[in-house]
Amino acid sequence: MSSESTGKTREIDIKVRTLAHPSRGELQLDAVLSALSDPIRRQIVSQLADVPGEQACSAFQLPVSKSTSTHHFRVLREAGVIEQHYRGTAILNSLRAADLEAQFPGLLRAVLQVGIKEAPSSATATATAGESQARHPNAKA
Amino acid sequence: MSSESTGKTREIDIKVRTLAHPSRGELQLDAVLSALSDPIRRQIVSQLADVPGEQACSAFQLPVSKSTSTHHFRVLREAGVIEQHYRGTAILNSLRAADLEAQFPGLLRAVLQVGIKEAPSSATATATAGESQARHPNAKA
DNA sequence: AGGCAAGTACGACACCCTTCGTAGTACGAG
DNA sequence: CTCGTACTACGAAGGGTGTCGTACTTGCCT
Repeated sequence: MSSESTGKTREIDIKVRTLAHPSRGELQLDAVLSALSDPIRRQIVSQLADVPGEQACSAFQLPVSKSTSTHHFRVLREAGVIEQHYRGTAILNSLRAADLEAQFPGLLRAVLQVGIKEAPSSATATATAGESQARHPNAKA
Repeated sequence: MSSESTGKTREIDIKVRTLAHPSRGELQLDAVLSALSDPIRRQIVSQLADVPGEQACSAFQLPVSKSTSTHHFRVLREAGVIEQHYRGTAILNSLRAADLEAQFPGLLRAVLQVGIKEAPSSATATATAGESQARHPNAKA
């Protein structure tokens, strides 16, 4: 539909590039627990919880390739743990803390509280020392 | 070894049939969350939390085969969520609630609290009505 | 217009997980 | 001693997951 109607640049249907999210009531404990089972995804969630405001995917120093990053962000979004929306070419992420608290009270806090001792180097300690956080070999800088 | 040494009942090496458990300090959030991601395993944990005292594996009406049951119990034990020990041919199970609370405070409560509305028919409501709990086709009675 | 940066889509691979059935072991009861 | 009960062990099938590389789309900037 609306492909090349007259040969001019007349694309009427605006492709907004929306991302699908489950509503608050659709959150499934299965999906949320599975999503939080992965250490990399917990790292993402932890950073989102520590740093206020929205953050682009590129703001995360994950020890995996870009493709794999995309995968993890999608799992978190489809589980309803994070919210994602486009801003230019970037995607801004934020934690759905309120929705999670409404459906599974105490869960997020319980999981994040552990991360403090088990997996340090959350964004709060970014400038602490010699960068113990592993980056992916294919990382640019 | 020690099969029929003299033909009498002289088995010296006592096979206690012990089950391996992680110690409290060895509990891994990864393993615990993965273990709790499965609905069947949450059903087991939920029943253990509701009914006081130890319960044999056969006390659970799970919608899977016996082999699969064994598998799920083992996953829970190896993650450190439950404790198992032999009593005759049966295995008695109990929740390691204190250990879990020590390592991941609030986690167990958060997960179990959800089960109340998402998955009814916990042992507290056993005698409520017409047995909506699915049993496995291969079940005996 | 051209190039770059941020992500996505797709296909491939290896591994793990859930499930089952069948066979085996250990213990208690008749 | 023989049988039944309560599980485990093992192997197999089927689907899912984490990982990657390559190719593609989209939008911003010069």
